Amino acid sequence: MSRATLLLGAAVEDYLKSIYKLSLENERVTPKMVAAEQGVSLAAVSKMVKRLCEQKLVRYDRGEGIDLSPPGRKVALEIVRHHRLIEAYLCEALGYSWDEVDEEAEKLEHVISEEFEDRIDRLLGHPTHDPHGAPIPTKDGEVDHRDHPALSEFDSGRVVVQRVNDHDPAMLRYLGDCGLYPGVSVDVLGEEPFGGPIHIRVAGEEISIGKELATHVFVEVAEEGKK
Amino acid sequence: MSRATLLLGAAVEDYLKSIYKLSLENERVTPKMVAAEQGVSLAAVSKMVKRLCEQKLVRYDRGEGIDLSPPGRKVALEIVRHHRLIEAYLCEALGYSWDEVDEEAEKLEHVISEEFEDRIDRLLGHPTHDPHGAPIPTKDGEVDHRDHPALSEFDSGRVVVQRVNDHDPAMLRYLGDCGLYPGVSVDVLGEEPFGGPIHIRVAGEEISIGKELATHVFVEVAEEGKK
DNA sequence: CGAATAACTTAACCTTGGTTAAGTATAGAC
DNA sequence: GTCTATACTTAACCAAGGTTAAGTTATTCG
Repeated sequence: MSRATLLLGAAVEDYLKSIYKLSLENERVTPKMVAAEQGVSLAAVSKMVKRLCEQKLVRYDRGEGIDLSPPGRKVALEIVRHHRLIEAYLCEALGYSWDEVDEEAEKLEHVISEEFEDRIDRLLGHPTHDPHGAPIPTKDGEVDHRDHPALSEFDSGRVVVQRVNDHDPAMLRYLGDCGLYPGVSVDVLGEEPFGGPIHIRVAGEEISIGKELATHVFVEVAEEGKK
Repeated sequence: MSRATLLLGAAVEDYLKSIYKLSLENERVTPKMVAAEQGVSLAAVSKMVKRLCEQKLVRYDRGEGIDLSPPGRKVALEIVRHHRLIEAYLCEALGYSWDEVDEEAEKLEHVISEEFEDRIDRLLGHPTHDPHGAPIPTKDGEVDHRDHPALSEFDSGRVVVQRVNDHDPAMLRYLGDCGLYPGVSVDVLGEEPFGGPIHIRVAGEEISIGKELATHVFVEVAEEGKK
């Protein structure tokens, strides 16, 4: 069984991963979205989706969109688990900064063995989240599905950063400069009108960040009790 | 430049690596040897060799055999460096045993970035040899080329294990049981006639190992001076 | 309703890396 | 010197994964 999944090409794994990700953000996943996500032509997606259907990894209907089948979802989650574990490992064990890990993990995720997966998992103490705050699926395919509101939706109060968008290294570097890491408390002080910047306090420092940037930072209202 | 090498498929890298390895053990590298090493048909090698010639990565002449060009050699050594660094890393940092590392390194060697290579190299303190005693090429393609005589060629005296053959995990486990790791001193006590076993002392224990096995353990005469 | 546009599919083609089967070269035996 | 086994090459094919170009569906606009 794990035999079969190992024979899947890296491309197949990437498609399934993209479909999984897109299905979290949209309730209909279209070929066009997959093409954009994967950076390939629509024709390539069309052909691949047909193959994935034949292998029963997805179901597809022009009305319904593309849906992962249970086995397809399992593969996707396995790859996501690899990806996020590797990201965590690269940061913690090899001193990578959080804007460098995605690219490396993108390649490693397809080739590591279960042995490798287990060893880094154990070494890290079974981490639950990657360096950007994304949940790491468990080996049996469970994953914490809460999604948090964006920082851009708050105009006052104290929140705690839960996750940041991880796909633009430059943005990650900037967020790092701002100290906006998962787990960090942020006081939202106010916001300028007409899409203006949001004023926040992070680690005692008052800074302003663009509304657009704030849509990429996901937070949770801070628990009461600590100043 | 590193651009170009990154675009090489994993298969191309594997062929170059095989040709490199074979060129150390034979002064003529034939398509047949490459086919055996890579586990593919002779036809596949024929075709690939033609392509490698077009890309100026090897030269080929039926009389001369296959030879790496300077750029081909550079790619080969880069992959060998990756392979051996990864093996060392897996042992030292992730607790792999030396019989497990080859398989994992075989896949990782093609996908790691220069960043990854540099980080593990630094973390290990710029190791010069992999866990089996094979030399790790430097970044600029230099490699320690001494080859050591096999243990099977000795029938008395004290030697130090330098390197062991790394391709059979079961043999590696057995060698591990015998304590025959690189760096270990061995007293050769004698050998039975007609290809019989060799009697040795390792770490105080007297054991006998088959002649065949002894051809896979490469040693150096021990320096005088320490009992 | 019909036409324009966006989304998708199909077809024809490319490259990489493999296969088997059939043909050619070459070296050694006689 | 020819015969034959071994080594090698070529040809025809396959599958994965991509491309562009040319249809086809569907939706939306007027």
